[in-house]
Parts: sequence; structure tokens; C-alpha cells
Amino acid sequence: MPYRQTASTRKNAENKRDGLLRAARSLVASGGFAAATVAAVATRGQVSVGSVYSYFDSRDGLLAEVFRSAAGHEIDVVRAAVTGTDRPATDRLAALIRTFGGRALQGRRMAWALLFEPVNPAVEVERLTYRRFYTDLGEEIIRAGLADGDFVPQDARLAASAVMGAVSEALIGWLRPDSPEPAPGTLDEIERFCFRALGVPVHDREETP
Amino acid sequence: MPYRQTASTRKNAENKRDGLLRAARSLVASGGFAAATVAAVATRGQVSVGSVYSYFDSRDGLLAEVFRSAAGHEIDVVRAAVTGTDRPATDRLAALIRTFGGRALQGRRMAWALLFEPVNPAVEVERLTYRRFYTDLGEEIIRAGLADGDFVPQDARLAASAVMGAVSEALIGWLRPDSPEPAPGTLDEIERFCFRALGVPVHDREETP
Amino acid sequence: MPYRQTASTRKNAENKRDGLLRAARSLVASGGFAAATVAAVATRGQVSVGSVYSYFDSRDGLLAEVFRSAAGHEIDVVRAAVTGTDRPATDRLAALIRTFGGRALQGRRMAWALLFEPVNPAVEVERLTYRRFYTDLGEEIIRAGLADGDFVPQDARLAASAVMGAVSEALIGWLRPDSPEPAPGTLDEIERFCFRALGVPVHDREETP
Amino acid sequence: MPYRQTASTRKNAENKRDGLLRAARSLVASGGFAAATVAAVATRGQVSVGSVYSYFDSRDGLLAEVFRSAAGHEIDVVRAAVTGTDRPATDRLAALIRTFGGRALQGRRMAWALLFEPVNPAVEVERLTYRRFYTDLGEEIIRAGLADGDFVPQDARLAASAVMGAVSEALIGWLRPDSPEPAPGTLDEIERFCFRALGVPVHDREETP
DNA sequence: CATGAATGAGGGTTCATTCAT
DNA sequence: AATGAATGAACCCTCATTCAT
Repeated sequence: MPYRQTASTRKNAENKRDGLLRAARSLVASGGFAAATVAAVATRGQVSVGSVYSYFDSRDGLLAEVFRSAAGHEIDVVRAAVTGTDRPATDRLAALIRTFGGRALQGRRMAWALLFEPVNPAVEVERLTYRRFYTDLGEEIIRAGLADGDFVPQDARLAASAVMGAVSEALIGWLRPDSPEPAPGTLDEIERFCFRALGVPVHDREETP
Repeated sequence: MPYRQTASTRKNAENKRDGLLRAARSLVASGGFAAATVAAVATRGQVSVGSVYSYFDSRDGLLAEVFRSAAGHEIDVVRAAVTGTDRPATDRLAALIRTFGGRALQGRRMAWALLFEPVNPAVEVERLTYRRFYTDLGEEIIRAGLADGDFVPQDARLAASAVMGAVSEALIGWLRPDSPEPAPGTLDEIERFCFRALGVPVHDREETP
Repeated sequence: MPYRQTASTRKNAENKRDGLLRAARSLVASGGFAAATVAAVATRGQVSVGSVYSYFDSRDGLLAEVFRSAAGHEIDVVRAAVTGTDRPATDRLAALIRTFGGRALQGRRMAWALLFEPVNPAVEVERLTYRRFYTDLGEEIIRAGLADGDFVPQDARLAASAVMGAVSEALIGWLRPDSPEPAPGTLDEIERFCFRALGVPVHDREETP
Repeated sequence: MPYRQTASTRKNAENKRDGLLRAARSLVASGGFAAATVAAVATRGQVSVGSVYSYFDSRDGLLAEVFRSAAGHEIDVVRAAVTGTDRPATDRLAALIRTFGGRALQGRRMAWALLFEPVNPAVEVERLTYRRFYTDLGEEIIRAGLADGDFVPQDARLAASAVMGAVSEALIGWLRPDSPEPAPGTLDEIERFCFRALGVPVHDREETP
């Protein structure tokens, strides 16, 4: 009875592969891509170094996939949150800011790794796509808002870029192993900042720190 | 004689040290901290590898000092530009944005290295100070502006952070070896973005893209 | 029933084994022994890596057997071509040269692998036998020719060795992935070279390059 | 007093480099290029692994240099032995055969490595040059001899190739760790073989084995 | 028996750091 | 005090071999 690629073996292989991806991902989440050495991934994935190479062509490839996977997930969540071109642009932009920012807040190291940590050319290519997604999305929403008169006239693309920068800087720019959690309400405040920047009248906050 | 000799010796030593710092700095400016290997620094500083260790405890220490030096220079320039608590806050904030942004534009790699490139814990400590300077300065100005009614009520510290993020993201967030120069006028547009965010009425731009 | 089953099982086992040998052989023929990794052999033989070890003790053993098999085939062909102790020695030697050379020309990589490529001690032992076959055969023929006065007096064994060397060097000594086919007529020319070396009067070639 | 590249330091560096080359060469001489791992070279050269990379770009480069050096020496010796276009071609060819063959006899493993052992593309390029030297030289001599009527008409290049093959096969074709030295007189016999092949009347040997 | 995932020794390479001169 | 050769730990990657299923 010859060996057959049964559902269970394939499932298992994918599990292992996923296990390694998870292992790598968790290492990236806690120490950035730099912490995801092949040996570390293997150890955490409870396999040998050689096994890593059964599932991935190279460390660079593995990291690129980790990036794609993590970034893809982020993108999915954000896309879902801002979906619906019939919604008011302000609504959608708020969703973009809060979703992007909220996710960065939980998983700040990962957010930092995805946005900033230098890794290798393959990952840089992925990063380009990842960053472009946010900027394109932001630009599209802002453009829609501009058309509806929600925002004051401005360069939509640059505004999108600036919005992402404001959010990410405020949330993960100060990332340190022991840096404290941003205060609750930070997200609200950033949202207001961005809306003002776009020219949307923002009602006063209740309490002034 | 012994005194003179000591003096000249010390002078010489400081020259060498400075030379190494300059060498390292120029390497960082063109290739980031990663390019500043000990060997590269020694070569460019026209001393031996071993000599580097006469002047610096370790590569980490050297890089930390390079960071301090480069960052200190940036800080000096920016501080000079925004100095004068009697000036209107809007004036000073504009100076902060334009100086910080303008300097980042020339020397984007260095700006990126100072703001984002991961190096080592010692440098991360320095970076904290560096980033804090901008945020503190921005906060102070914004606070002053708030007191004067120049800006709408908001969290001054967070606004400062967001401003820096908006500027740096728009200017160097997309930095890549071959990434194109930002369009002229980008700085103006970012300034307007930030002023709107702070609640300052901004006159329309002449041309709407 | 048990007998039949055993027979069929054994038949099957031998088929598998042969399949693996053929797979390995074809890999050697195109890329030398170095190309015959266990994984490559298994893939080409359409079995699992582990199965290879059901039929062979080790890669070294498998390669040794491949060598034996390929070399044995060469030997059979050459032996058939030179058979008949009643034939004139010149005839038989010509057959040896042309058969050995002709086969080397088609299948130069394999010929090179058999004659020259370093593999492992087990294969070196086989190679000894292989090379000895040619030398023994050549020696025997030359000795017969000497007895008949066909060749001028000389050390038969060394002459046999030299003949093989002349032929193989001229045909596959320059083997490289992109080396061109030897010109037609090369075999004729080598044959004349060898016959002259043995002291046989050789009629002039028609065309002198 | 700054460090200066004195004669002694350079001498020392060259000594070390040479020491490594000698270490590698001796490894090649006893075990072929395969035995010259970086670690083995370092150990035998009594330096650390890292030091090897102070003197050589890569293992491939080191081996290529070992090849060049060893082959170059061979070439020098042979060239010196056959020099003088005014000498009779028979003389020069005898010198070629005896020098090439004599050197192969002492240092058979090295001769084999230079002529046959696969290493890496860089070395293959060198090997091409090395082999071409012998063939070109042989061809030139034979061509001269043909012009003088010393040899019977034939393809000079192929004859040169065949001569080298005959010599190398007879001397190192049987190379094994424990293979016995060829009998004394072997060189004489090969020379006679080659001369006969070229069509030169050869006087009988005194004793027929 | 067959399978192929898993193993890990072994190989090449880099670079911060040390230390004899 | 200056030098830079030397060091070796750490990294990535390959592939023959094993063994649980």
C-alpha cells in the first residue's frame, strides 16, 4: 500500500508549516524580525533547523511570508472596517484610524516591525504593498470626502500619508521594551486631530487634560 | 613641557575621536547605522580598527555617541529656529515643522536612522531623548498656543507627537534606496495639514491638485 | 499461495530496485554522481526517500551499484565487440578503441563519471575493476598481437593503459557543460594514433588538416 | 607613532597568506580539493577560521588560487624544460612528456586534482587554461616536428591531447590511496609509446617484460 | 513494507572584539 | 598609544539518514 498524500498528511504538513509561521510570527511580535533567526523559529516551533527548510525556501522567504500573513490580516481587518463606498467619508476615515490604531495598540511590536523594521529586499517589497494599501485607502476615502465637501481642499495622498504617520507615531513611535501603554482615549484624541487636519469641525472634548 | 605635551596629546586624541565620529556619522548618513561597521568606520576615519576601541568602549557605544552627536545637531538647529517664547506659537510651530521637515528632506537616510532604524539598546535610549525633545518642544509650543487661543483645545503632548509623525511619515516613511524626492511644496502642504489639525484657520492653497 | 505471493513480492521488489537504479543511472548520465542525491533518485524513481533505504544500505552503496551496473553494461558491449581470440589483434584493438570511444562520445558525462568523477571509496573500488577490465582486455589483445608480430615489442599493459588514456582524454578530457562535440573523424584519428603507437603501419589520411 | 605598513608586516602578511596557501595546497596534495575545507585549511595553517577570510575572499577564491599557484608552478617547470624553438621537436616533446610525467609521478594526487577533480566554476576556468597550456604546447611542438618531417602527418592538436592522455592515464589514472608507485622505466616506456604514435622510429628496448 | 517528515552534523561566511607588537 | 591580524560565536543552508505511522 503505497504512501498517499492523504487529507490528514496534508493537513499535518500545513499544520507544521503554520506552526512554524506562528512561531516566527510570535518571535516577530515580541522581538521584531531580527529575533526570528532560523534557529529560534525552529526551537519555538519545536522542530529542527533542517525542518524549517522543508517548509520554506529560505529565511528570507519565511520572513516574507510572515510579513505577508501578518500584514494581510491587518489589511483584511481594516478593509472590512472601512468597506462601503456609500458610507460617509468621515465615517470610513474614522474606521480606518480607529481600526489601524486599535490594532497597532495591541501588538505594537508587530505593528512596528510591519511598518518600520528593515529586514531584507523581499520583505521591503511586501512592505511597499502594505504601506501603499493604507495610503491608497486613505487617499480614496479622503478624495471621496473632498468630493462631498466633507473635507477642505488638500492633497489627498499626502493627507493620507500624514494621517497614517500621525496615528503610528502617536501609538508606536515610542515603542520600547518597557514603554507604557498609551493612555485610554488616545485613539479618540488622534481621531480628532486627524479630522481637524482634514477640515472637519470637531466638537470639543469633555475633559481637557 | 609635560603640560604642553599633555595638552597636545589630548587635543590630538580628541581630534582622532572626532574624526571617528565624523567618519561614522557620514557612514550612517549614507547607509544607516547598519553600514557603520567598525571596520568601515576605521577605514573612513583613517585609523586602525583597534584604535576605534581606544576611543570608544564598543561599537554600541560609538553608535550611541554618533546618534547623540547627530541628534544633538538636529536639536540645536531646530531649537534655534523655534527659540523665543515671546514669538507667536504659530510662528514657532511653523518653524519647528519646516526646520525638522526641511532637514529631513536633505539627509533623509540620516533622518530615518535617527527616527526609526533599530540599532541597539544604548541607541534606543538616546533615541528616546531625541524623540522626547521634539515632542517636548512641540508640546511646549502647542501649550503656549493653547493658552493664547491660537489652537483649539486638545491634548498638547499627543498633538505634538502626531505632528512629528505626520511630517516624518510624509517625508521619509517611504524611504527606499531609489525612492524619489518628495515633490516641492510637500512641506507647505504638511504645514497646512498640521495647522488645520491644531485648529488654525488655513488660507486656501493657490492650486488644488 | 504463500509461495506465489513471495514470488510476486520479490518480483515487485526487484522492479522497484531496478527502477531506482535506472533513476540514479539517468541522473548520473546527465549530471554525474553529484547529481544523484538520494532525494533526486527517489523523486525520479517515483518512490519515497525512505524506500531507497529499503533497497540500498546507503547512498554510497546505491551509487556503487549504479556504477557496477553502468560499467557492467559498458563492459558487456566492449567485450562483445572484441570477442574472438581467433580474430587478428589489430581487428580486436580497433574494435576496442572504436567501441569504447564511440560509447564515450554518446554519453560523455556518464563516461566521465565512470572514469573520473570522485564519489566515495566504495565506488573507487568499483572503478578499479572497471578500469582494470579495459586494461586487462587491451593488454591481452596487445600481447596476442605481439605474439603474432602485429605490434612492435613493448610493455603490453602500459600500452593498454596509454591507449585508454589517449582515447578518453581526446574525447572527454575537456568535458564541460558547454563543451562542443568532438569533430567527426576524431575517432578515426585516435585509432590511427594508437596503431602507430603500437607499431602498426598506418595508411595516410586522405586529408591533412 | 602611527602604524606603518612596514616591510616586515607586509612580509609577515604574505607569509601568513602563503602559509594558508601552503596549508591548502598540502591538503589538496593529500586529499584533493574536497579535503580543503575552510576549517581544515585554518587548522593546518594554525589560524582561526575567520583568519582565512582575511586573506581570501572565499573558499572558492582560495581554491582557485591554490590551483593557479600549483598549476602555474607545473607550467613553469614544463615550459622551462621544453623551451627553445631551435631544438629538435623530438627533443622538446621528450622533455614535455618526461617533465609532465615525472612531476605527476611525484605528487600524483595533486596532478589528479589539477587535471580531473571537479571543484567549482572558478577552478574550472583555471583548469581550462591549465589543460590548454599542455595541449597548446604539445600542438606547437608537434606542428614544428611535422614541418621538419620528424613526425608523420596527423592532426597535431588531437595528437597533443592524446599524448597528454596517454601519459596521465598511465601515471595517475589508477590513483588510489594505496595504489603502488608505477614501476621505474614507466616514463621511458610511455615516451616510446608516444614517439611511435607520432611516427618516430624508436629503437628497441633492451628487455621485454 | 512504504512513506516522507524530521533530524543534525557539517560547511561557508561575517564581524565585533581582543591583544601581541 | 596605535596597529590590524587573529579570534570564534553566530548565522544561514544542505543533505544523508532515521523512524513513527
